[in-house]
Amino acid sequence: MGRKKIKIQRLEDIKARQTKYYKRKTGILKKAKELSILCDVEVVLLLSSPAAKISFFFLPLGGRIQWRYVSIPDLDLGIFYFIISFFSQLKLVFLVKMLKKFYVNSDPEFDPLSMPHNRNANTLKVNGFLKLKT
Amino acid sequence: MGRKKIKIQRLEDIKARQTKYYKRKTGILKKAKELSILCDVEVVLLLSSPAAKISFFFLPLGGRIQWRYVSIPDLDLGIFYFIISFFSQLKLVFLVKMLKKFYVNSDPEFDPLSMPHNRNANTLKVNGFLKLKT
DNA sequence: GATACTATCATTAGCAG
DNA sequence: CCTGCTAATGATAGTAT
Repeated sequence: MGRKKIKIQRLEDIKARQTKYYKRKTGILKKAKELSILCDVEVVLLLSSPAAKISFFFLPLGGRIQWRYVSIPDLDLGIFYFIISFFSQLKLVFLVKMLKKFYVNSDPEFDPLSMPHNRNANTLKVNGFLKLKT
Repeated sequence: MGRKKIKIQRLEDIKARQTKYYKRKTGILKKAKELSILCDVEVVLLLSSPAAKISFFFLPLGGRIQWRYVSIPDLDLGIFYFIISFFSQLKLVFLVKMLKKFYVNSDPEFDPLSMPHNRNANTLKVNGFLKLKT
């Protein structure tokens, strides 16, 4: 698919990994959207990036995502989660532990409890929400 | 990418949707695997199928998935979930409500509590696990 | 950290089984 | 429900910015 055929193996050069990541992320997102539309299928794609940042892609949202923030003793305090009415039969729930011990929120405006109002994003970039405590 | 250019819109014919789904699912899975390997990135891909069945794809598993079954009052009883050590900073937790009220397990051998032993599948087909009560 | 260009390789539309 | 074939469209490697 390019000037040369490449071998599918980990790219050792960091910049090369990043660059390839951006390109292929675009490609796979397009594929996911097309699959979703053509086949009337729900797709959830979660990607980490080579820079250890996090991007979540939910397709198609269609207003089905609900955000909640709760405390669940069994699983540690401070759980930020998404509830997606995924498929008609199942509730699929995504939980993201905030791991407050290790992370601080880098965005002073960030408020998990306010997230329920954010209904329109079909790409949630978690990048920047969390930063490692130093 | 085929004999003709197609418009990206919902295919009305069910069989056409299914057929296209199988082909493109294969393609996007390959893309996901390649992205994962090339860029040293973790990818989670969740797909429903046009037949309303469920396929979960976790890439790369690498033994990081843990299965657990718990009861969480806040979220209803009977939660089957996967804990994935996703990214180095976050714990990403997937919860699948079993919705016991509406579903029975169609597989007499199915035991959520025994799932922790199943570590090797990199494709979990939930198809068949659940069936609507009639 | 992300995008643009284009030769080249990869995926897949249509059809069949 | 899923796979194989092949012409034709689509994604992207290498490079630069």
